[in-house]
Amino acid sequence: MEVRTVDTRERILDAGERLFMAHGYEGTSMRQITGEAGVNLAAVNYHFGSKESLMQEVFRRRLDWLNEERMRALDALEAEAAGQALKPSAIVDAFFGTLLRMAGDENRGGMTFLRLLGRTLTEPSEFIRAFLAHEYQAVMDRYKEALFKALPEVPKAEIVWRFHFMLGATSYAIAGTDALRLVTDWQIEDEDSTDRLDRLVPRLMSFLIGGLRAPLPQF
Amino acid sequence: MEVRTVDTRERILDAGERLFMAHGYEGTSMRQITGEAGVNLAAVNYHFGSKESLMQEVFRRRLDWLNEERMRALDALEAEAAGQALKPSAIVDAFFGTLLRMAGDENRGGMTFLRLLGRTLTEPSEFIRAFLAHEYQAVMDRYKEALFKALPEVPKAEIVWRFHFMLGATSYAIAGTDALRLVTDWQIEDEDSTDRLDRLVPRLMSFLIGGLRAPLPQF
DNA sequence: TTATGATTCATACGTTCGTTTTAATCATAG
DNA sequence: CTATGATTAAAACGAACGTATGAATCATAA
Repeated sequence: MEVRTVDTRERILDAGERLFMAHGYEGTSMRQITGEAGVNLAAVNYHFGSKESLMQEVFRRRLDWLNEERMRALDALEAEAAGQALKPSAIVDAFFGTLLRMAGDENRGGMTFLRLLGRTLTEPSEFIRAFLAHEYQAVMDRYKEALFKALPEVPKAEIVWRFHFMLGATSYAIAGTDALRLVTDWQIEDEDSTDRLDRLVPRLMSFLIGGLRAPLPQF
Repeated sequence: MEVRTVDTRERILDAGERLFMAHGYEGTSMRQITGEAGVNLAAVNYHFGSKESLMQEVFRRRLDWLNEERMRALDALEAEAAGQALKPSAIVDAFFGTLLRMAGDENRGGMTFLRLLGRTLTEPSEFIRAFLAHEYQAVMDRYKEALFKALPEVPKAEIVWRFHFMLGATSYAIAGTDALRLVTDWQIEDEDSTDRLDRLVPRLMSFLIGGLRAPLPQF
């Protein structure tokens, strides 16, 4: 209720977000979190109940808004189209562009949350995947349907696979500011980090749409 | 030297590979590994020295062969081309196709190792990324150069980014037999798992090449 | 057969983990 | 001011962690 409470909760969420991003769920201890947040060790269990619940709350805080925004973006597209078929690239932008534009919004977690999300999607922890699957269910179904309608000549199974591939490329693009050193050891040109982010969006979009619209494989 | 030793080492590597894949590095304990392998708890430290060294050996066992195979594939392409420019799709197949075809080879880790690899590339553990970066350095440089030559009209920075995107899409495609449930709750058609794997390769290849050859973004 | 080095085994070490408990402190309503 | 409920604090819990130790067991060479 009081100011202190909100502060403590928020400080824990911020520290958890940053540390889970940097070291993973299993690799981050309660003592690290409370230490970085500057709160007592017991505070996490008092405010969130458990480490697992904290992790879920870290995600919920950001995903609720993100997925609502994605729904609104699709609403807007469909209203604008007035019954006409949507452009696949517009759907891709509504889903992935909305996500990527979060990176520039520090109030919504910025790059830190995006990297956490990217890493978590491949992480093995069962409860996290179950939680994310549940959180994503509705928005996923909606976007799948939109792509089915936008690409009526493409088999649905292909669309689902390509959606999956797009998720992977995007996760890497976000999570892997470090993993990129696997591919390149030189800092790409002289781009600073905001430059890099501004350019990442169109770069990734071109790639995603190129993949989505690629000729179908013949088996 | 003796039969028992080789058996024990191999059993530990197999168990470690499977468990690291299923629960991650931090999420897997020495007792789980030795339990599943049916060996004594002390065996890991005796044969490998530490948990970290075991993890490295799990990867080295598979990556050494994979990256040599990738080098051979590129050698063959360049010999065949006899100085002519390589087709980008052939390079992509040499790199990613060679990887994906490991999935069908149980003697080389099969799906288990591929899923472990896919997950680890986004994992945060510092020592793993440092190790993988070192293991991959040479083959990465070689393939980058090949793509630069095959796509002389594309800026090098774009190629590096798109290589990165391709890595992400592939990792997900592999790691995410489970994560796929995020996208779809129905089993795709009636494909069994071998069918799914056979079809995954051309599906992913179409996507990757579509993305690689997509029109360049205009900033 | 015996000696030797490699391997396996049971066990314990010291640490760190997530969580719980109980008391102190705080802010606010009556 | 005092009572009350919420929050913070310090300390401890048992469990699980990775690792180390020293004795038992094994295979092999002399």
